[in-house]
Amino acid sequence: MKGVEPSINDVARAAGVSTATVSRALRGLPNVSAATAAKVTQVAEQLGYSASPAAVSLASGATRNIAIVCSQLNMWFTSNVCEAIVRAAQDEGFTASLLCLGKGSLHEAGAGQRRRVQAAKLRRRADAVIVVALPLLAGELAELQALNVPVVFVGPAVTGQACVHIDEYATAREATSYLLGRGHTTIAHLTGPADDDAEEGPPLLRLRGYVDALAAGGIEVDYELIAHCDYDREAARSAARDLLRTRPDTSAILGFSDVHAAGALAAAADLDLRVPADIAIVGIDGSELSEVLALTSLAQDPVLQGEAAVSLALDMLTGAPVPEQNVFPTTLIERASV
Amino acid sequence: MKGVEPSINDVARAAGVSTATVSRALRGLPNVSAATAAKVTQVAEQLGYSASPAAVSLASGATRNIAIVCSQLNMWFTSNVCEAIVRAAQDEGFTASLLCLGKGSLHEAGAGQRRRVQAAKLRRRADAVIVVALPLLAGELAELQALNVPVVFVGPAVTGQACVHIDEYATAREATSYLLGRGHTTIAHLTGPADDDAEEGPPLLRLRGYVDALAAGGIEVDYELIAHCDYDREAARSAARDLLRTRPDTSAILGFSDVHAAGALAAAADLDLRVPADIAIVGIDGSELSEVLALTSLAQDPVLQGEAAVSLALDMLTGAPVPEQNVFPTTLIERASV
DNA sequence: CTGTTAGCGCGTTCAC
DNA sequence: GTGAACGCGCTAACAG
Repeated sequence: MKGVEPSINDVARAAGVSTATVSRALRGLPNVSAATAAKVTQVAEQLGYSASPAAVSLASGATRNIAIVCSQLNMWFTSNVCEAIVRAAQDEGFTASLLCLGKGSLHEAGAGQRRRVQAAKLRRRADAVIVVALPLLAGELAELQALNVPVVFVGPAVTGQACVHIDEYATAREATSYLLGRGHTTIAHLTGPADDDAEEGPPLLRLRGYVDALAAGGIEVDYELIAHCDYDREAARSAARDLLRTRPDTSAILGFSDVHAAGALAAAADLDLRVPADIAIVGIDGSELSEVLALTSLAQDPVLQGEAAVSLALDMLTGAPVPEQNVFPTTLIERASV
Repeated sequence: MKGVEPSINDVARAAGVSTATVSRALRGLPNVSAATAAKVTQVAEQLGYSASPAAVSLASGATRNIAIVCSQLNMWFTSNVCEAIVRAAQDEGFTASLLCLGKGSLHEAGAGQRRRVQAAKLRRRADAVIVVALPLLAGELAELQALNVPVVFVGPAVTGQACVHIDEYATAREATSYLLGRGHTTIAHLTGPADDDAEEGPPLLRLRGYVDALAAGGIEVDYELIAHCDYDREAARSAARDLLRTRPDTSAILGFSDVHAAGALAAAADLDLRVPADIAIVGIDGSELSEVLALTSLAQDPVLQGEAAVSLALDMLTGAPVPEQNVFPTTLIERASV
């Protein structure tokens, strides 16, 4: 009912000790007698006291907050990673704040490029930053580093930085090999968006895996079989339709993601092709979409990756050395699309 | 390169004015001459100054942060609403922090009940709280109110509180009427989870709409046609399968959500029923799932709702009176499942 | 229109 | 083991 929050002074007064002692006791510092510690804790609880985050932050310099920077929340990988981060942060006594830089909803005009990472929006607001599924633009890395806080990347890897990701190359290669093993020889690849800046982003890495798998199977790359589109089912559908019309001899498609694969599936339906009889389709992610559509996919675990990112960030916060490349496995899940 | 952030004092010194003037100038307060304002702004920019959020918060009492409380981020409605909130908050100069109280990932043991809303986790951390798609447990509303900040609910409505939602009753009624209009008379309803506490939650309201639509069509409710399950496709599939086995005369199913409808679709496939020939299925949400599965659905717009929630919260912050019930429309999208 | 003076609520030296 | 004093960086009164 009272509109005023009890401060550390109130606790100190009620407990008959100084504010310094309250501070020490409540934070479990060693130099407090068990008796006073108990007393203070009890009084604090009774008063419903909790330290003002702002005051703590101002005095200590730490925010106990982890900032998440992502593109859009309404994508399978991102939402799952973010949720895992939020939960892990909570469990560690951290809050989590979110920044969405993606192209934005259809309601917004333009819908052009995404917003840039702005250091000012992050400065003194977080003890660590986790960048989720966001290929960096030129200069953004520098800006993030200027924050002087641990930065962890989930998804697109950044060389020289703490990263959590799957083995893009190996995953695509395995998927392609799998299709080769099933007898396919004309395998198309509906690859991902050209990362604005990152030359070594997932699309390129997966493309290499695809190419090398073909090579290992004695098949030369046919660039007509490589289409390229954004993270959008309709775009993928359209791209796949074009591809299948240009090259009706295509017998299998490897999608960059399940979304791409779903688009390919729709394209096949558009062209009255039967899956997998006329055309086999494989995706990457192992998302719900792949379950729903019975899509064979190489599954990754976003929750594990989100948790790992938090763990890395907190370790870095303590100054502990952490491995830069934290690679998580993918597993082939066979469903009806092959 | 410098590890030290410039403070308001540095700016004041460099600009040859007092800190108070800097504060006023940078916040655009009226009582500053245009000349000094310009000077201060210029110096601040040059120094790369930005106010310490903690200090601002401590001195002003406001956090310029909006706390979002949700269950899980990896659900269509929630993730879209949250993203919209985050974006709208950003645009208004607010940060957004997130709390996930849902049952948690499969990695966590137990996976029992969700965590409770804890006021302590929110106290002095946000100027407003937006609760997204989270039916409240007993006592939680009181705890939220004790925060003394605006609280807005998106999804499940709370009487007497600022809410953003669709007309649950009318939506379900329209969906049911639509099926009636298509000649169906044995219409089942795969309804939602029993909200732990909220008697008047979406499941019950939609159920009423369903019942009343039947009544208006001269059809008596058949409780055998009402199944009940959680927000989970597999659970829905299983429930729908049971229902269809018990009542093979069922000619249509209204799902509580697209997820429920997707489960029903899978169940139909399990039983070798053809959709829509043998059984028609309608969902609610108009999510991507409904697109992918060609599910007829009553679509709602989570982005609009998230934006509205922020707008409401900020209005309440200024003390402006706001309407309590903010109802958004749903629109029927006809696809192949009917 | 501007500067001065106090706090905001804590953590953190130091002395004791 | 404990307390007094100071400072974190800023806003809010109040003077002028």
